[in-house]
Amino acid sequence: MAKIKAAANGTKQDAITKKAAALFRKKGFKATSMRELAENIGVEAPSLYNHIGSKAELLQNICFKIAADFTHQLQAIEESKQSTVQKIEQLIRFHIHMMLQVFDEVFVANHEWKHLEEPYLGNFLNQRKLYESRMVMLIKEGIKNKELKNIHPHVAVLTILSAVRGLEFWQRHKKELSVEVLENNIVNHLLNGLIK
Amino acid sequence: MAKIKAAANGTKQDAITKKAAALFRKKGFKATSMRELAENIGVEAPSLYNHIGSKAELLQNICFKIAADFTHQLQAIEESKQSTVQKIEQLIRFHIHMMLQVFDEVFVANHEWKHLEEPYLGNFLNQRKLYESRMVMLIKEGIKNKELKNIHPHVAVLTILSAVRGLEFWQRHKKELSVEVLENNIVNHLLNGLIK
DNA sequence: ACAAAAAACTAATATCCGTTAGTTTTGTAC
DNA sequence: GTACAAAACTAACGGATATTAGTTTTTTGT
Repeated sequence: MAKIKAAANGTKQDAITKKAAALFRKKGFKATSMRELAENIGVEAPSLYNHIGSKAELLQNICFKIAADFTHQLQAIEESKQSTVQKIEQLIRFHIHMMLQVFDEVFVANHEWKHLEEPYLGNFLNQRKLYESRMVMLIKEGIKNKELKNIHPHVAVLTILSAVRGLEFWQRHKKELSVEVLENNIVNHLLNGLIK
Repeated sequence: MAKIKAAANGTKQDAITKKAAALFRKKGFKATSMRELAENIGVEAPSLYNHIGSKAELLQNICFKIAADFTHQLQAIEESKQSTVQKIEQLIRFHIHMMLQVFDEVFVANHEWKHLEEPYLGNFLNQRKLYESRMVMLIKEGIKNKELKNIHPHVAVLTILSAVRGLEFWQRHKKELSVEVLENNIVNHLLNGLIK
């Protein structure tokens, strides 16, 4: 009866994936049923399969799209001509922007990846590991440059990556202060703990 | 056939809850079946119900036990005679210790609480909110004292709480460096971003 | 050794899950 | 307006889920 309405620019599959991300984020992948997703869109569950392959595929698309976005941005930053501190700052700001602009998708990639099936699970974890190690190299470069204190690079990376996730909790308090204040506070907090 | 063996000090319910925490952490609450939990213990699923009330109750016990531990420790720190910076440092170190010593339970309380049912869900979220606001007061106290920079207190709290969760990822690299180095790196990173 | 209590077992129930098959309705192009 | 394609629908399947009921085995206390 009710047709699935595709967003102005995007296929119907995109519209379903977007709604799936919102539900997977709020309730978790396993706790979200296809019937529930369908109801949220205004359609019966089997109708979804005219547009998508499977529930598992929805999760794959969400996770790998986000992983690609982060990887491409890291690539661009690595190749840019800036001081190491500036590179790290720019990367932190990118993480914050992603959290604010595609919150549901980033959240799902961060928390629901464990429900990916092989070979996607292994592939995803490899990408994560590679991303982390490229960040570690960035920190090491900063220490060598004497731009950064002699901290443990891997610990610093994990601290930064986790701290930025704090924005998950911030969704509740969004209206309390501007994005700029929020972003600058986090960047300063994390960078001041690193810089010499 | 196989009996559930209680740990040296603790009931059989405790043994089941401990194993449940490990599985809930690794696979998620919804993705962990009672049959799987039973198999892991070496017993048939219905036998579990001689010792526990329900699957939901297991999650409740895990979440509220951890919440109580954190609340009690915060209480003790608040009442102690120390500088504000020392209080914050001690609290960060407590979070790190909890992550290292009861990792499964803390992880579940952090990530699987959304599967609590009312009224437990509301109760749990209230406790979290209260905990956060008491940490905010601690930071405000430090700013008033001029021990801390004029940062945004709530942002600082969420940054700290999230950063400490970075230890979740650290479980994989545990043997690479000592707990002391790890702990001191994190504490310094977070405190140096705050202190004047 | 024997009675009582604890805790295991098997069998079964109702419910929910993702997905498929088959059919009907809706939208599109000439 | 009529044919074709897209996308909705209903009905249903096989399998997994938490949990209950009822029974048997094991442990405990004397």
